[in-house]
Amino acid sequence: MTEEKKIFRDYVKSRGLKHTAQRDEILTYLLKSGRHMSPEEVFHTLRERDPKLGRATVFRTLKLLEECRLASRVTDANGHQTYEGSYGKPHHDHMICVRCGRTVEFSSPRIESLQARIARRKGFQVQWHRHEIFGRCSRCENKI
Amino acid sequence: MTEEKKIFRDYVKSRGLKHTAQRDEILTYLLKSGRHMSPEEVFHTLRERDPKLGRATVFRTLKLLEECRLASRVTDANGHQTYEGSYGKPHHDHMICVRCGRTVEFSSPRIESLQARIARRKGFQVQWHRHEIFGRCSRCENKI
DNA sequence: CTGATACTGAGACTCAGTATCAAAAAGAAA
DNA sequence: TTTCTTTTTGATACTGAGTCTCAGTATCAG
Ligand SMILES: [Zn+2]
Ligand SMILES: [Zn+2]
Ligand SMILES: [Zn+2]
Ligand SMILES: [Zn+2]
Repeated sequence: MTEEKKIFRDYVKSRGLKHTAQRDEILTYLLKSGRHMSPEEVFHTLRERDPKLGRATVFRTLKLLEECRLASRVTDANGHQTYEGSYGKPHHDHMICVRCGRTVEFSSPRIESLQARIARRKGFQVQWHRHEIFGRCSRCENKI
Repeated sequence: MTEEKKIFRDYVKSRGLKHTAQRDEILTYLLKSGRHMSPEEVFHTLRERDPKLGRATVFRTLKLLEECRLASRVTDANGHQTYEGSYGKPHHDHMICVRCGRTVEFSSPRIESLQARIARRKGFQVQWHRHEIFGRCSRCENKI
């Protein structure tokens, strides 16, 4: 069992929740894919294997994975939610190609600290942030 | 006629579009309010005066205002779209209170230039960005 | 004025996400 | 293993934002 699965089981237990086959499937799929995926994409893929899987379960589970820091949420170019496995990954933000949808991750300690300073100065207690840059990736630069 | 209205008329004309009473009402309301407003809020308020106003017209017009830089779009804490009049306002980003919804504007030339540099380094052509910080504003710091 | 064209609004539709709730599964305890 | 409580599931209906369509209407250049 991977580290992530163990963390998930522990988290679930510690909150008095239950571990289920569906939750396991969803986590497994998210980890394996390594990409950003919409709940809808997860739902459709896994439903092929398990035709009884419910849409709501997928949404609920992804939210749960977010709570225990195994997944993180990114808003795509159309304003829709997307999840990526985030265990062991340090914080990062995204550049998102408006043509092909590809995301490029970036992280900048300097931006992060400027951000924190600005918030502090305005008396704002930061809970989370979203820093997304939209445009064209290098591959799509000259395409229609 | 305000500067903004003139710009709008010119833009509309230059694109071979037409100026209409509805578009004028919507722009007027956005300018007057000075806040961030959801399309739905604009729709409901203006519909009281003009019960025949259509929801689609509001969405279409706000999009048009965005195109000609008279309005800009901000995603709120729930992922919904919001517009603010932006003529003559330099670029800025937002800190959004998750409790009361209040937004505090900030701008940081240093963050902007770091951002641009990162994008350049990754061969990314920036079209726009979204930098939103969520948390509690100073007034809501100690409330439930 | 007139005609070409863009615009409007009613309403149907789409799509992401949520609420409900009875039936099923988990897991603790015996 | 069996029982019992609690959580989870999934079918389904629903919500709410936003889009599409299209027939009727308004705009504006000529
Ligand atoms: Zn960041
Ligand atoms: Zn691309
Ligand atoms: Zn900015
Ligand atoms: Zn507040």
